[in-house]
Amino acid sequence: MVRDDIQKTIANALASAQAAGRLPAFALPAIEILRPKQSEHGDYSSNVAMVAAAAARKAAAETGTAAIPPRVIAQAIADHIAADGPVGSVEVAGPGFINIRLADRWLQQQTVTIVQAGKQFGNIDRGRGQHWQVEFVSANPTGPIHYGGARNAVLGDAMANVLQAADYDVQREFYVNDAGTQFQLFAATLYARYLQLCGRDEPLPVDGYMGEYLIGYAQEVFAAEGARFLPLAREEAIAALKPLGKTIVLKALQEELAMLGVHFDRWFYEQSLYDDGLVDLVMSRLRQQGDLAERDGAVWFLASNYRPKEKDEVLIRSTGAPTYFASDIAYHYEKFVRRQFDHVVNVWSVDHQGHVPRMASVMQALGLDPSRLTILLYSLVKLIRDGQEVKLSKRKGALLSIGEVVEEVGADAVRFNLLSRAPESTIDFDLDLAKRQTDDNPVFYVQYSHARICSIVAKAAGAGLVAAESTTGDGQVDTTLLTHSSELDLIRKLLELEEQIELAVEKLSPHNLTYFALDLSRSFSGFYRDCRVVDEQNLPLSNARLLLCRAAQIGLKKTLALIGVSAPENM
RNA sequence: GCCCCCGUAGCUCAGUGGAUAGAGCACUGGCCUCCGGAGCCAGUUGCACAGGUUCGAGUCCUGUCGGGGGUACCA
Repeated sequence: MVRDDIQKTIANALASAQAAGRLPAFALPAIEILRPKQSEHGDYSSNVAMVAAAAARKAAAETGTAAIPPRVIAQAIADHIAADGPVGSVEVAGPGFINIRLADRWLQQQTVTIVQAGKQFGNIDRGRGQHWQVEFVSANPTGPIHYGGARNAVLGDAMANVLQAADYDVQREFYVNDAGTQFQLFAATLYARYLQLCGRDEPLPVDGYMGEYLIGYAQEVFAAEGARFLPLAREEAIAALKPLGKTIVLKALQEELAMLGVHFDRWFYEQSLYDDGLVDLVMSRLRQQGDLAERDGAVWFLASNYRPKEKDEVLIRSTGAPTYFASDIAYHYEKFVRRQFDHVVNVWSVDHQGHVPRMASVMQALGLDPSRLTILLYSLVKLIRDGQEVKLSKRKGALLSIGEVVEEVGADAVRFNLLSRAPESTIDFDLDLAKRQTDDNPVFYVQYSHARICSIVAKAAGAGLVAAESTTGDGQVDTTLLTHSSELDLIRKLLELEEQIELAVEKLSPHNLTYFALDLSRSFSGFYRDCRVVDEQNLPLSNARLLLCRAAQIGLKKTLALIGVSAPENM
């Protein structure tokens, strides 16, 4: 990464300035590299001199020598930086910033590097192949996912994309809660709908799922199995319906998520934790460790053993039925001990926040480093329609599902919109606005830019005026002709992609990439405005500019791919 | 009550402790002999409040006010 090279350059310069006697020997501070907001301050900037000055001032006070001003330190370091490779020029400015500008020649050459990298462009090696899991959505398998779940889906999916681009070996997992109360209720409701379908007068369970989609599910059951559940006793029938119902609902979930472009590597069943004895295994382990206690006829996990302020939690109800939390402990044991993930990211909505600190206790109880588990919390999406908040309740059937919203607004707009906010920020999503202003949505601006680049590339190739794809990037194109500030700015912007990916990984949020996509599109617009690409009077320049178009195309497509938005060639 | 998150432009939101705080939408005024006008250029308006830490605070700490969430033998 360019920034890392700049950092090394400055570290080396500081060391040589000390070796040359220009600066006294003081402990090397951490070298921070900043991106200045003003372009007059260069491409990269370091505050190392100001930090070092503070340290040197303390040392000077102790030894009674004179303090060195930050600007003097900065100048000494700057004098030991050679304009070479990416470094074009160095200057000291303001209170003691060292500002570095990238070399035009080096920037020009990057167009070739980008085109050669192709789909790999922007990738970084931060993860070094670490085995990571992103577990997300994990909605109850009881019907369509309400719209809030779309934020979970796109967040987890984009995060997995970004991690893969940063050289993490990522598995996407959906945890299917097929062992709990809600799934039992679902099956009971399905049974009632099935009976109704068969002409019986059967009420829906009191807390059952009222949505009419269950009628459709019952019809599917009947179509496949006929009336064979009718003679069975109620409990027997519900148990027999569970696997069928699960198949139907999971298929529906997959189809709905596919509408958003979200796919999973694995669907993990909660029930399997019981079937494989993992729940029993962790329960006996916790019991041996003294982490369990019986109170009021229930079995509790003593989270307070690990975190004094933490509340204890019920694992086995007084009815004898285990809670969700019991299998959740087994699940994390399975993830870390059995499957040996280096790191797991769970994407949860903020209403599960109370559960977060308890998971840290669980990790400790299992003898695992809690820092290997990250809970990515996102705030709720408030839907607005006709100026009113749309209230959702899955059980009552008053549901606006992901599928319905995607049909209404479009997958690309939904993804871009939901991904352009930081996870902790609540989103007011106005459906009417999103529909009415479809053409003004930022996502279309970005896609339009991409389509326009494709159009130019096609026109150039079709006209036969400029070098074909096969001859670009192998030294036949004179990139030094790219001297216009709009050309160089576009290259600069493209080169930011690596840093944007790193930032998204560090923050575990890809929202910066939506802003980068807009930035990049804007940079291309500037280039498009100022620099004509196809010009038969000047083939060498046309060749160079076409190469830059290809680089921009690659960069924009890659950015869109990371956030899961399509990059159309025409619109 | 206690815990977590948020408070930045008219609206919706960005903003790794750095130098002159940004974008989209909305609004106003310009730009079609020229590779896609779903575009381009220009203009207007802002860090909830009060202390503190720091060479430097929208960003960190404390408090106040306002909004959301959590605080179940639900998941």
